[in-house]
Amino acid sequence: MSTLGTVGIKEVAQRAGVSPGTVSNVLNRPERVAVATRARVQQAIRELGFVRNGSAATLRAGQSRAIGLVVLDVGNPFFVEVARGVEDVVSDRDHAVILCNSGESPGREARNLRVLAEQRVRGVLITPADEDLSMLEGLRDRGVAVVLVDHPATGDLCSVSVDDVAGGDLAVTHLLDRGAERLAYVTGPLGIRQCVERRKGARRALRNAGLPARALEDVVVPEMNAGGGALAAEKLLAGGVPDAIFCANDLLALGVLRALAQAGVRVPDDVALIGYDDIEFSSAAAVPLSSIRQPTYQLGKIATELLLEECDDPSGHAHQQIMFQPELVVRESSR
Amino acid sequence: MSTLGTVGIKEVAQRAGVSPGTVSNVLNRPERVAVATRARVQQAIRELGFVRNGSAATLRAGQSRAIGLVVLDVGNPFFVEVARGVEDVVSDRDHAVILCNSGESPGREARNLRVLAEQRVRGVLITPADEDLSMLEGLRDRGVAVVLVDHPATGDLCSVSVDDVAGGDLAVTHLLDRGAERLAYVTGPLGIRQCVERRKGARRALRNAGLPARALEDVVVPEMNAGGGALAAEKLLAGGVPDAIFCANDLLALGVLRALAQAGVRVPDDVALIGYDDIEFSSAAAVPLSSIRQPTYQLGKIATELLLEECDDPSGHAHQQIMFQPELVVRESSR
DNA sequence: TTGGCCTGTTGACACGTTTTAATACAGCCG
DNA sequence: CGGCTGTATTAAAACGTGTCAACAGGCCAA
Repeated sequence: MSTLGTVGIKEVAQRAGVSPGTVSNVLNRPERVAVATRARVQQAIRELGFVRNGSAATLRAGQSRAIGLVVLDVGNPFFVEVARGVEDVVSDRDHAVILCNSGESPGREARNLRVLAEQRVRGVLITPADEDLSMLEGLRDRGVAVVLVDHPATGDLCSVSVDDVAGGDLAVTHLLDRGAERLAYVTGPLGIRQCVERRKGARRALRNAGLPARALEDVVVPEMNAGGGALAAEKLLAGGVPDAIFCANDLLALGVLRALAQAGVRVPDDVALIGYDDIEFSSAAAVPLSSIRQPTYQLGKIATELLLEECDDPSGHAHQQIMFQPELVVRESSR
Repeated sequence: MSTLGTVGIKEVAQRAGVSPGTVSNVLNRPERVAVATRARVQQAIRELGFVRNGSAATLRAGQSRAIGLVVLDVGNPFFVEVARGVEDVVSDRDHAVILCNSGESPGREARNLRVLAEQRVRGVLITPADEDLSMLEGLRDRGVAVVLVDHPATGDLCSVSVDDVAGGDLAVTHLLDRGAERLAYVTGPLGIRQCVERRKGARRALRNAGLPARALEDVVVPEMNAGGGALAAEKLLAGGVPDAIFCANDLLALGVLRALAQAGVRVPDDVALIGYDDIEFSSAAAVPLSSIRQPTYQLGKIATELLLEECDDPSGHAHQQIMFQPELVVRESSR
């Protein structure tokens, strides 16, 4: 039943009357061992409650059956959906996912990557916290496959992303169509690429409409969650509320929405509001939230397929940069 | 710079002019090695870009510096908040967390536990998917510390939980106070303990109010998310909408809320609604959601402290069962 | 000077598995 | 009967680190 200490491949071998090598074969290439022997070994495994020591296996094999996924914020449903796509692909190939949270901090990201490197993961899926990709290139040079998620690569890495400039354009063009003249852009730190790109798109929309760049005021907050949104709303209420607000993600928008409601500002009558990501909760918000939808699940799925492809054939692999187009979803908050 | 292949402790040792044992000491007990030597070794490590092979370290040490966290649903903000509590404690002690998702399925839970066992994690934090704890006791007998999260233990395991019976009572008592006479309980599979306990509390509240058990209709759906809530709402709309609805968690309640709104049923005028968990999105919902609040972050934090305590002193450790009390939060949906 | 102690360092082995080359054996054909 | 093929199994050599007993050398007290 439950032996204390450690029951290894040797004990199993002895019990089944075979050599350790055969037990290993049963575990890894069952087809190479005769049916009768195989059955005997499997029974011994069951009887002794043997579980293979993954560290030893990994050590010997030189690489593990795991991949790392480093996201900016596990609390953000966007990344949870990405993770779902990743896991669905990975578990089919019976690999494991080690999920890490960088919290948008390059320091924590670096720590996470070090752990993943120590674990000798086969590959890493990552949404980088800043533009410095040197550590990732270091990983790749060390033989760890890397795919950027929600971040376009420049050519020597694979990437799967969504056109954030187009998304920003889509959002602001919509707000302008609706008659807005004074706009605000609520965003996280401008070290985050998505924030910058979406702003770029927003400004492009402004230009196309013949409006000056100053028609769009930036409101930068340190964290891209509901708390950050509330903070941004405070700032806006203090400085005079604009016609329309574009938030760099839905969590910010939900925070803004709640804070505005508490202050008696009506959405969309007094101010139009649009978010980004189209997370599930947006449609159930106090005022259903307009948003920019991204193929989130697909992002995780495709990225993982690319990663595993690179793992399986590291030499004959051409890096690909895949970019999806986002989609405008109009709801009550900007009607 | 970036050597291909593998740079190990030996190369570092050679470069620094010391023995491999000394390098290992620098890594694990820096205080035992002279400052000058230590500096030389650390420089060699930097120059060669050495990263320690975690598998080898784990193999030799017999256990890793990681703990496993198995939750019912990573998509549920409740568990995300628990995970945050876990990670905050764990990263202070520079351990790592391996986050696994059972999706409420005992099968996936078993697979996850097997992977964790193979990885030789020091301990496991788990919200079990069913009442069969035999596999967990097996783990514990094998020397892996186990703490139950959001699930009370019977005595031979540690656990940190919240009084779900009290929570169910709180919710339904509130609905009854508000004048409800025909109630519905929207819940996930009754294999899940939380669902059963909360119903038990709900029925207790009914009894205390002198009402028959049939005043509370069970609506069971397969998944405890917004989709499940929508499904439940369909059933309710078909069978006649009650006065008040108690949902086993907030995701269900949000799903119910949205579906009712689409069908033209007003909350709280036509029907009162209350959820469970008090996730962040509940207060920002179309109709701000009443809910039962739990000390979610604390749950993760305390559970992890218990776990690490058990890891550090396995023999002189007395198992504890800690139970928190939940709290009623009244918002618009049941006013 | 000798003996003892403390601090730093070393060398060799062990951890549990995978893998490879070698071995045993049966069956088949010439 | 001998050589050959193919299958099933084995023995032994790694993989990269941690540990621990042993050892070197400097210092102080006797």
